[in-house]
Amino acid sequence: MAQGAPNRQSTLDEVAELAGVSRSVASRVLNNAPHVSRAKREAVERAVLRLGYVPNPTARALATRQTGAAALVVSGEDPSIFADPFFAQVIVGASAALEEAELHLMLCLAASDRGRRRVERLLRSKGADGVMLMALREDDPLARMAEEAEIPVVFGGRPVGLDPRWYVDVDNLGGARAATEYLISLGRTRVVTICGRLDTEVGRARYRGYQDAMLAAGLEPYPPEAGDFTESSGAAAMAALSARHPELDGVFTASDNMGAGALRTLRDAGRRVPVDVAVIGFDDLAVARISDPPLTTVHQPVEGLGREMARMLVALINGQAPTPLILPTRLVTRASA
Amino acid sequence: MAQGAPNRQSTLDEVAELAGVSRSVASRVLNNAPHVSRAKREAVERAVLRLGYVPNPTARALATRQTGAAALVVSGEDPSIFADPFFAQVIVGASAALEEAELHLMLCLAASDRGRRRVERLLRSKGADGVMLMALREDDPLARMAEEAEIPVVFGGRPVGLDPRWYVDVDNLGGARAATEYLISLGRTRVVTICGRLDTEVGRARYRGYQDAMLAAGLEPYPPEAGDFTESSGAAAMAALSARHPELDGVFTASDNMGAGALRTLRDAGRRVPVDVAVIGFDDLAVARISDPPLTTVHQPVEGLGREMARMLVALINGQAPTPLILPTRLVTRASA
DNA sequence: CCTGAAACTGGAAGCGCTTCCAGCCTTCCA
DNA sequence: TGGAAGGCTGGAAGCGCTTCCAGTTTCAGG
Repeated sequence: MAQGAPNRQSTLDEVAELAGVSRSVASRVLNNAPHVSRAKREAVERAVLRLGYVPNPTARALATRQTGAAALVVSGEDPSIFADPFFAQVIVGASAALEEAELHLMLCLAASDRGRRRVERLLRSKGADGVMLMALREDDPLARMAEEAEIPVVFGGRPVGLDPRWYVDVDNLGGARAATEYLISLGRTRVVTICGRLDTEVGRARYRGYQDAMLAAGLEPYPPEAGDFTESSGAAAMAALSARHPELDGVFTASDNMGAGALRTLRDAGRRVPVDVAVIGFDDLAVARISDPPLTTVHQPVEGLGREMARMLVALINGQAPTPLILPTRLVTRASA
Repeated sequence: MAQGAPNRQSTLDEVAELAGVSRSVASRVLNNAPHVSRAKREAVERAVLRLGYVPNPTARALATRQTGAAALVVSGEDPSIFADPFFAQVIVGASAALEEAELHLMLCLAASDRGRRRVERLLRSKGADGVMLMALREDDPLARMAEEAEIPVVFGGRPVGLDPRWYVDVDNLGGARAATEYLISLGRTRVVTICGRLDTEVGRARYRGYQDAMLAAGLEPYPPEAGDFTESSGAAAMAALSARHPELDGVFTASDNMGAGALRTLRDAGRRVPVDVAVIGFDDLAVARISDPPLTTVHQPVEGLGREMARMLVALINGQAPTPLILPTRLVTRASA
């Protein structure tokens, strides 16, 4: 028999009855609240064990007006943008931080219109205690919804044209500048860039960093050649750049995936890396270590991004007033530059 | 002014009052239930719009005993196992399928003991309408919990030593066999394998497939050299194998990451791929396309895995009785073999 | 032994929504 | 025109838990 396996969920009432106390006392015991005598506390604990009681989170949520969950919303046209390992790492960080606060993680991939409507519902119905919002593009309707939401919202990266109250970002500008400076310090003077989508703040900031470094060194920045952060877009952009600027001797790409694509194109064209062309990526994902040659890149604390977003959200939920955060990046030198 | 932004959430009672009907009628309208006259239905809809009313999901959950959420649980010692893009793709598939059923996705990374306890709680407290369980290792306590759970559980891949009632798996055995057969058909006779962890069913099945193909071709299978599916473990295993079996001319690796690692080791050792050694991976992740040379590999429908798990779960939640599913794999030939 | 404060206790009122059910009102046919 | 059938309606009873509050008990201090 042991602890009888109740086929029906037992309730707090049953626990209270078995323990010979009122429901209020039982509730207080479960919540570690004061004003319970030692004897009754133990009686309740025994009953809980005996019944295999587990509180019903929904009922608790209704009574406390706290759902016990936080949502991570990833916005974007193409759902497979999310398959990027980048997000997986963000999730790992966020998940760990939320676990510490005993919050569940809900994941919303707002790709379709339908998905976006669900997110709106979530925000307005308080279906979660707070929301982390990522990858907002220019004019993303989600941004407005978030501003109007009555629950805490933390942005991951700053959306273009908005200046959110709470966000965690990565020092994209500084990282891009450092990468470009490094290329220049290597003696490269004809440094181009494959930047990310210019309708994202990430894309813009990384291009600005490149510009800054070029100008500071007295070099003329090349116009942006944009990709969408994917390998194939990087390969295509590299081909275009090679055709347009055959003299180039350095490339800063705004993502490792694009960097890998660039490497592929250069290899296919018979240009040696780093001898003929030095290449630097951004992100420091696994692909940077695997590519041939391994990619010099700007490391960003991706897991840290998720963790800090979650922590900031938890702070907000607890009524504190955290300040925005910009996480540092750092150059990791490998063989490609 | 437009649709007044109520600073307090409006309730169904308020909607009913404004529409001049009872709460029951209002509820029926919101749920598209019958027995509501056209006039009242419209009155309620007007009131909803006017108040900007959004139903409270928690209250609804309590009343219907349905949470409106499904959980995806990923088990494993190391939380970063999850950073594998594999899971990201599973999530994309699952998310899409759940969206169709209007279910939210909860993500649980059960790495720590604490995480595992939370999952147990989730299962026992019916904190979700159903659960998808992935990456269970031998003797994973989660497996037992799942069997005892009173909510629908779908396994992603079959856990070692268990024969779950509902699961979606990939044809690992067939894929591995096809890969090995292909190497043999290329004239390779000294084919080794870098298999995955042998305490996972995936690892075992892929090794078995290799064995089958070797035996069927009258060749003696080499003993398993195990990695943990990561790039570095693949590199290490390749080094060990090269030392032990310098005669080898073909390698089947149980993951693309390990395949990439093997390529790296071979390159560093000056062995040409595919001339000296042909290499085949498994998974068909992005890395297989990016590696040099691009990796011939066994494609598995990762997103499909997530999608089908979610569909099966939805079917179970709806009281249907789906049958287990084994998704096909297919060889994708590239330059490495 | 009395008094007031402090510590407990349990009744009861919610949290916001669904759903059963009894009664009402149409509608339509004989 | 009467009456049965059936569509509508709203009252009320939950769903399982938290929490306020008033009442009771306990106990140190006088």
